[in-house]
Amino acid sequence: MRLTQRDIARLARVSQTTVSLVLNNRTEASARIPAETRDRVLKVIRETGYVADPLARRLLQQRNQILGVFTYESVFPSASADFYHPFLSGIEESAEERGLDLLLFTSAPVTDGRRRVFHANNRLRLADGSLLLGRHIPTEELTRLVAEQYPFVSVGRRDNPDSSPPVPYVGADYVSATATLTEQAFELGHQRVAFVGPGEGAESSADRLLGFRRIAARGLHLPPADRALDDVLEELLSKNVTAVFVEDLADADALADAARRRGLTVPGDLSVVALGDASRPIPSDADYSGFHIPRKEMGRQAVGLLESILSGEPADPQQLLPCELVEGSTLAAPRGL
Amino acid sequence: MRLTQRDIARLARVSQTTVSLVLNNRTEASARIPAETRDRVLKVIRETGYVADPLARRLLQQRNQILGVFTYESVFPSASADFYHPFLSGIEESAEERGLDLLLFTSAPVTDGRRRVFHANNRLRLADGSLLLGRHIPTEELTRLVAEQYPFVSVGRRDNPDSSPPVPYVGADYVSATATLTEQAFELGHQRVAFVGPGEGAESSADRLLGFRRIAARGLHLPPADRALDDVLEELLSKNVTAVFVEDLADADALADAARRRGLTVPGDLSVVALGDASRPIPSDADYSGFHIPRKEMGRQAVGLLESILSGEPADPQQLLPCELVEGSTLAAPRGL
DNA sequence: GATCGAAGGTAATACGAATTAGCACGGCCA
DNA sequence: TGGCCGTGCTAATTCGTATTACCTTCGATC
Repeated sequence: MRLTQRDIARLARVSQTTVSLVLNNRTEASARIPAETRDRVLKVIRETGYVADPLARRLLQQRNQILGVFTYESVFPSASADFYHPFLSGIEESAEERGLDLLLFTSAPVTDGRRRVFHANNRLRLADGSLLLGRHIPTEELTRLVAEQYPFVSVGRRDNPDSSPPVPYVGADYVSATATLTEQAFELGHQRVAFVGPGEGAESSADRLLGFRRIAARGLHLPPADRALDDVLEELLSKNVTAVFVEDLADADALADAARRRGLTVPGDLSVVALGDASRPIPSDADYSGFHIPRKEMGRQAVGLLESILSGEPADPQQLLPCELVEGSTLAAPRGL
Repeated sequence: MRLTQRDIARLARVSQTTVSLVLNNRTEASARIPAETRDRVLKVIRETGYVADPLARRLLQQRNQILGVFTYESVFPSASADFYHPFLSGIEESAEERGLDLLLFTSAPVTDGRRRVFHANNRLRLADGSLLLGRHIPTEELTRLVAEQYPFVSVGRRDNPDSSPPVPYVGADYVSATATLTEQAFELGHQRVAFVGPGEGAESSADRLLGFRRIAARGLHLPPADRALDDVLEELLSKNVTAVFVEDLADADALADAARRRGLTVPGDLSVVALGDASRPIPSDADYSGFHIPRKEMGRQAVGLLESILSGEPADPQQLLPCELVEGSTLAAPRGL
């Protein structure tokens, strides 16, 4: 049988109110408990090992010291484990420092291949506020979250739904990072460059293409999803591309590997730039030129932003963190020069 | 402003009770709501997007559909990320299938270098029950959990505190796995074998040594913690050891590497057997003989056992899963044969 | 024409803690 | 000897939902 404050009160021969007052160290004028009574209550509490039911507290108070974590993909999948891990690592670190627990919404049902926040029995309110992770978050979910004024922060930039208040996020500045690398390629003498990646769908994909186009307005764009990377390579070579920018490091690695199997050298014949980290484990651990996503820091800052929102402190609700550029060894001047 | 059942009731011109009955699909004789009224209520619910506050429900009900996860080390540390991940992956999978959320107790304060479940404001009761992870769990914590009848399951075998009911766990059968491998070594002709690992402290360490001693009663035992692995290698060689069993794959790798640097071959001059997976990332990915810990399965089964306990179904509270033996290429007959 | 039962609800209460309002008592001052 | 204040508490209420116990109306039955 669970102990309640009433039980403690009975044992200490005081009222439930007194137990609550002692427990919360209320020493104001309105609640004067002499040391003797206080000690008696504390003694019973110690002896019984009583702890207040955190849920009953929340019913009356505002905060529960729980942050929700909602991932639009599995949190601990084997495949993308390495990719998601740093985000969670940052979130956990920050939560630990702030004395917050994390609630992973693993119960959200999967419909049409995606998880959904909103379903018949959504449990968002168990947490004070939530962090949202995932490549893509459906607009209607974002709209509704904003409309209901649920406190949340997205890890990763999100497009703003029309005519709604800004969606709070902590993202990475893919546009600048990609533009910088593209510029470097031109400065090295590359003339024909290509972008391999979806370039749309998720904001992160669109942003990279945007950064690429900002410098290489008429560079080639090849979405990789619908074809084998060998075919992609084929097309790159037939169009005399000398530097290719690949969204996913795993694809970059596969592409470089395909090139080498055809007797080409990287970066001699083809420079390969990785615009981010590997979404799946890759065999080699070559030192690719490109950038890293500040994943851990994004997690940390997202917790910070959510806390600001929850505590009502003013804070910029949309933050972009710089990506860490990696010099690497796969971007160099094209052979002809 | 949050919507409550009272608000819905007002809008649908019924009582709060009726809203609750409709919401919970109560169709028994004791609660007959005609379709007309039901529809009216459901319409309002749909239009307003109302969802019941999960916390208020729990106050009355027994279950909350939340499982706690308490790790005695960080959950997402960079260092042991790869080691813990599979456990969590299994836990998540199983929780998802069962419609449970996971609460990570990241708020537990660290005292004397360890996290503790029990502290002034312990939040265990937020969850229906909890899973405990970690190399070592202090006996007093286990004793108290059992004493308070808190529903929990340990991932990993735990020694039973004296005169207490059995500690529920899902562990791995390190004893058998280690014994089997030791036996294999003897059958291959090894005469002088050694065990490298603490062999005590954590149950997992003790079990491995136990399995080793079961076959090699007088084999050498070298705790690695207090010395460099080069020293350990030195001693192994001076005692003509031809097969070494290492608790941690990371140590096994380091040891094999040290051996090679001295011009020895593995397994020619020294067989190296890894009794488990790497607790930290290792540079090479050599194909070590030994076994894998069924980490993911342990996570899955732990959730299953906890569910059984929570629902009152009978189940063996102490379960050992077999380890997956790996033939590998680092255990072979000693050179002399 | 009183009784009964079913239909269609609702009022009241419980869950566990926090908060608000206020009560009883004693001492001090006028 | 009455009023006032400070001390040391406690009764009552609140949060949002689920449940239990009951109430009213109406038609059928005896």
